[in-house]
Amino acid sequence: MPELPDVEGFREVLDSCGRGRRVRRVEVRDAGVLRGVGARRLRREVEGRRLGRPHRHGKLLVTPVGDGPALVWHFGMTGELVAASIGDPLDRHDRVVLTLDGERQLRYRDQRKLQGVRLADGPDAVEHLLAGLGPDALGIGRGDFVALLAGRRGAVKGLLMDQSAVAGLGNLLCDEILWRARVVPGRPARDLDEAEARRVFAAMRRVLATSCRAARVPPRRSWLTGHRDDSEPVCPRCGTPLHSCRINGRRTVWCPACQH
DNA sequence: ATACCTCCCTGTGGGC
DNA sequence: TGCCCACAGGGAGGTA
Repeated sequence: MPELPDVEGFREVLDSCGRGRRVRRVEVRDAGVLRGVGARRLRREVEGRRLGRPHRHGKLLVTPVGDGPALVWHFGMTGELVAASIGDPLDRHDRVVLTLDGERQLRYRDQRKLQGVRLADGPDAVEHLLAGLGPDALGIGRGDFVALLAGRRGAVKGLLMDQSAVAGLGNLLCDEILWRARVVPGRPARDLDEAEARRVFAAMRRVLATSCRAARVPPRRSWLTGHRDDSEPVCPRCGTPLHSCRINGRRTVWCPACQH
């Protein structure tokens, strides 16, 4: 599920439900989602402290805890952050539950446990975790973006998916962006001319803006991604049967008629 | 630099 | 019905 827009939604959940509140209790229901920290240390470092203002970079979400450490959340393919009340029934995939002041809970829910929750000791450790990521997809400027494309030989979709190049775009967003920009996902990035590169950038901005409003890539029938699970998918723009292939191991869908 | 493979997990849907 | 496999909106690590 989670790409940048979903994580932005989780950031808002943390901001509205958690910020400024004290963590009364940390319940680790499945330690399999903890990365580089054990349940005991997590409880010791987090319980009794207040949650700070959450910050998102790409698909990573960082929550300062008190004046020292920070919780760093990554949601993999199936993770989410859910606001709940203390009496709400638990979901079987609720892996970590923070109980806050006022009977509120924040629940890290994740079926597949492909990623997880980290505890950074302080700002330097947060920086270290973010160091491998490129600029956030919502923050990068057009000039930098066009230059990024010009420097890469590989498929343009592969570049967009590469979190160390630009952070936050996932498989669905990339297909949607390239369809809007009318660019074939397998084109070498550096083969795009200036106008095409600018179209990709503009499409990225628009797709992200709309998706962030919905806190997800919306399943609209007017979007390419609203059709990818159809048994015989056709382009919502021109009706041509869609093609699909694999790029960097990910299923890739595009329209052979309106993307070039 | 880049592409491909495997692995990490769980669940679902299709084919037999 | 059960079994087996492929596949999935994530990423890391190793290899050629």
